[in-house]
Amino acid sequence: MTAREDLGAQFARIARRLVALEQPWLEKHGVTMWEYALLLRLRAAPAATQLELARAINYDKTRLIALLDGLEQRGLVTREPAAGDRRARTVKLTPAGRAAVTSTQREIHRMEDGLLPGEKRAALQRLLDEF
Amino acid sequence: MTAREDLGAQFARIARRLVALEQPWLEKHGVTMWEYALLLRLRAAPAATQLELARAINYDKTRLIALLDGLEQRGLVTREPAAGDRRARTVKLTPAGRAAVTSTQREIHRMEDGLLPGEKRAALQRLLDEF
DNA sequence: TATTGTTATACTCTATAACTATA
DNA sequence: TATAGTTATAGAGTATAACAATA
Repeated sequence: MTAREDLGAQFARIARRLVALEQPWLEKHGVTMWEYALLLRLRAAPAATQLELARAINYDKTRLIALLDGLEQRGLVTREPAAGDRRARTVKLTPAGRAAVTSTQREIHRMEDGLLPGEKRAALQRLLDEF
Repeated sequence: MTAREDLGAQFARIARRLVALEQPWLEKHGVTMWEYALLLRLRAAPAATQLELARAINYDKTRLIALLDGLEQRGLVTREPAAGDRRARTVKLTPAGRAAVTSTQREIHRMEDGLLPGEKRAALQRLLDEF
């Protein structure tokens, strides 16, 4: 019998490898992993508040400020005063932001398709959705 | 069609969750994740040099010192002058170290078995071994 | 009194450089 | 000249505390 590897270790090892493979594409498009995660989340839906956005991507609200500052300066997201609450600010993707995240993801998906056949990948992801 | 999640993000998310589930058991046994990874590696085989050990668990050689200091003080590992090279030191598990890693892993495996049936887990791990 | 966004601060983790003793 | 172990230092990443504006 071969030694049973811990699930956490196995998943972490594979995740590290996949993230490393994504890295060159993120760099090519000039975004960090956290920025990419944030843009992906905003593409799904605008964030009513920054706090909600921070929670959604599992990021610290105080670190989110600098992240948003950078993305806003580069014209990828906008911060607007929220409708009902003057303390809060809605965060939205700009057209440029939407284009950036979409083209980045397209290349990352292409990279993944080179790793394993599309059918196998889809089956694996369906299986992992149970978690 | 549902949005296709990036593989890296999916694996990282699951890995984070699994590591969080391991955490209470590691704390109960008084070891950090890195210490646990190191002990697991030593149980498989003693390390001829500290450098080899650092590389094996993907850890920085300069940080390894403090990790080994702690484990040695607690009597879980030993550092002995290497046979052929007076610069190097072999690192071995003590009986206490072996007992610690084994009992820790037993509980972690039990936790995993509560997550999903043994057969499914084994099948999943065989599938992931392709990576 | 609590919450949103923000800044400042402290802390942890990780990487780099340099030293010593050997080879 | 290069390598194993080590120490000190710097840097990135992360968490904590506190503040102003608003609820």
